[in-house]
Amino acid sequence: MATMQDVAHLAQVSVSTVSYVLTGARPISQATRAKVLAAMAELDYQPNAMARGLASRRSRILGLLLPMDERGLGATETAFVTGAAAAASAAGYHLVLSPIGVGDLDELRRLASQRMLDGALLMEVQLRDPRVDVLRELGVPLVLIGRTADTSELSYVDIDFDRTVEDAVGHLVGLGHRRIVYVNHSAEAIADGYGPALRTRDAFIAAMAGHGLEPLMIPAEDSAAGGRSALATALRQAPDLTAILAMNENAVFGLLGELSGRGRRVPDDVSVVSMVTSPQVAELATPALTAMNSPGSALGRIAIETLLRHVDGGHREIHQQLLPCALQVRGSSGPPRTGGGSAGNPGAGGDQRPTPDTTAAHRRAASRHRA
Amino acid sequence: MATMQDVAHLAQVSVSTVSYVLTGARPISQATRAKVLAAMAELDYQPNAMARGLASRRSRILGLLLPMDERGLGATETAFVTGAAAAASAAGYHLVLSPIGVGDLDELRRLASQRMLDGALLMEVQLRDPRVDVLRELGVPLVLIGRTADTSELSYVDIDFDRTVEDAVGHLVGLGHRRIVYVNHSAEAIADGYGPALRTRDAFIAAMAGHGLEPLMIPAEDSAAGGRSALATALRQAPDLTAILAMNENAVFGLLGELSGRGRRVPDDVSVVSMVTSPQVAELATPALTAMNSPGSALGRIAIETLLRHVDGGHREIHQQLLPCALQVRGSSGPPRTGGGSAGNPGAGGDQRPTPDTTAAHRRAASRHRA
DNA sequence: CCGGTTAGTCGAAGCGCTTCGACTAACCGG
DNA sequence: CCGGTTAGTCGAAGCGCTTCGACTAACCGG
Repeated sequence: MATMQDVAHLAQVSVSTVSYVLTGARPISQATRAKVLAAMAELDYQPNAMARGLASRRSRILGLLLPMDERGLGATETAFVTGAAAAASAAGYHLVLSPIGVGDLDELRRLASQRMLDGALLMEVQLRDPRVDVLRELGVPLVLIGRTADTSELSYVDIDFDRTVEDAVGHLVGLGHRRIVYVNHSAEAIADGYGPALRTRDAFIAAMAGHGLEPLMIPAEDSAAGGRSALATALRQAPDLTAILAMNENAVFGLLGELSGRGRRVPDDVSVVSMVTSPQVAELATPALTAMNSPGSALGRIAIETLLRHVDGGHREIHQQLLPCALQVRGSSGPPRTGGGSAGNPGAGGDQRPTPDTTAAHRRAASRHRA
Repeated sequence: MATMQDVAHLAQVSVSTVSYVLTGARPISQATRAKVLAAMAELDYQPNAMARGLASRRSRILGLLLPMDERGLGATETAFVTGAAAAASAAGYHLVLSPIGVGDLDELRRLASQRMLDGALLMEVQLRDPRVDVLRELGVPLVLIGRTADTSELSYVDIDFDRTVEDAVGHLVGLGHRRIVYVNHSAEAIADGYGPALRTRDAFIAAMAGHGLEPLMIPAEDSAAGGRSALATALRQAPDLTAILAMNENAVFGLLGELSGRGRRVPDDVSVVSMVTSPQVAELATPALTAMNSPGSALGRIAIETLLRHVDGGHREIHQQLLPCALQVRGSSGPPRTGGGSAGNPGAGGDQRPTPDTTAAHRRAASRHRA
């Protein structure tokens, strides 16, 4: 492995000159630069990251703190990550993903105080996120993807939940729906102060009020089972519902299955709109989900660019930006059957009907018959 | 930020003694060790990762090369990742994920020749994977999660596809199925030499032959739409099919939707078994999928332990291991309605059948009682 | 024509560790 | 009792870069 020494010898210049060619810290003549670059190419030289890091006190590594639970990464998060990685790479930085959540503070403290990170991007931010305190205390620049409760002095990029919910509700109201239920994240997430859950809750209440409608929100566990029981609750509390707005990518599948199981067709009996959803996931469902498209890679890119401004430039020039999700209408939303009235009684003519539009319809066929 | 100098002063020993306490490279007396540790604690000392890396020519960073396409990371891959991260952290290493696929060779070359990686784990391995060549050339130890075609001199941990397919087919044959279709990854993946696609294809052919049955394989795009059209193809080529074995986590959802759309019930008319699937995903479907459980975090942990043996110890002691996926029966598989015959007309009396032997049984309690 | 900038280059110091050789004191077998 | 190990510690060199101060030569305005 060639060192900068070797390059300097071959190019017949000093080591510092080679360094200046690389960093641009001082001007170098065209002729010298050419000699040095030729030598580098000939030796297939690559600077040693550790030596550079030690001397410059910059690792050129950015951390993406990405809690991973057993559910995996959705297409939405993945798009953030790839957008961020591409932007970092383009700027000559390495982006490393660390599966560090609010529970792994020690690992974070290690990473940061070992000076391994020039900056960090935080995902899955809580309203009170201790990772922020750790990083600040250790002087590591950071940018949130999401928002804490107190965002003063913090840069963030987040989804514009207010507008996204407003647009989603607007879509449904425009179709003629009046009785709309919002299936949010879990009660636990709400209690824990998970931002998206709280912000969408408030936005939903506001949006419904704006249309003179009464809001009903049901929390749901982030699983198919959670979606099923949320639907049961929803139908109990609002038997006349004609539309559901759902936050939770996993729950929405259970929700669709349960709707089908109860003989409610989508979108004929009940319209379903999914929030912050990637096209790939929306297409998984049958029928494909009308959804609020997540901003995807742009969010990651903007976050990295903001972070690099903090790392390179002076600190204080905070950047706070919200990106909306665009409505994409697919098969799961349509006008209510009766003008805002109740859904047809379940069980009537369940199996003569044309194919149900859900994967799960067959399961409950029996119960339906006898109901 | 305290340095090793500061610790040495405070403990009244030399810098090298502090270093030996940390690395264990030479014996240190109990008394001295205690003094040093106390000084470290008092100063909240953390070794500088860059300095340590430069001096020891070891970054203590392991790379997990994890191509990310727009589909995101499934629960299965996520379990690998978290298993690997935990094992690395326990050994005092940092695991960094880099979204580097076979197309990002330049980024990989940069990372490796900058001496940033002590070793690498490769995911989504192709039969001919150029990342292997790059890493070998640069002398970076590596372990595959998956397998290339030529595995001589290579350590790997992979799923035992032969046995997994054999068990899955065995389950279906045991239930009485004779006409079983295998829905594989896409034709493109097969043409590209994607290992899991080829190995399961061959294993399926062998397993069916072992039962004296004729194998039929249909490739499917990795999407709901791909699953739908695969089902159409399957029914055209084998109208009498009673069971489907599916490789592709996304396609399986489209497949279920299309089955339902065509009035075929699962599992009454058609049994569905999903390969290499996490419980979380299996539960998303309605009915929950009988699946071959992916080995999850164990695979990641074993891979890291193997890699660390290469990094720490001498090179040559290759480790090759296959882990099977255990069958987990849920609601999507059951005996064929008529003994291996054609699927009955959809819609007829699905509720008299006995309960399938599955974890999801309770969900059908209602039907059972009335049977 | 001359003093003050500026462009361009060099050498040395230093980033914060690890590791090597050397030294001392204690220990131990014959 | 004595030469050879071993445990324990130190100081210095060195890992491969960046950065600072210094120097030279070219340039430039009055």
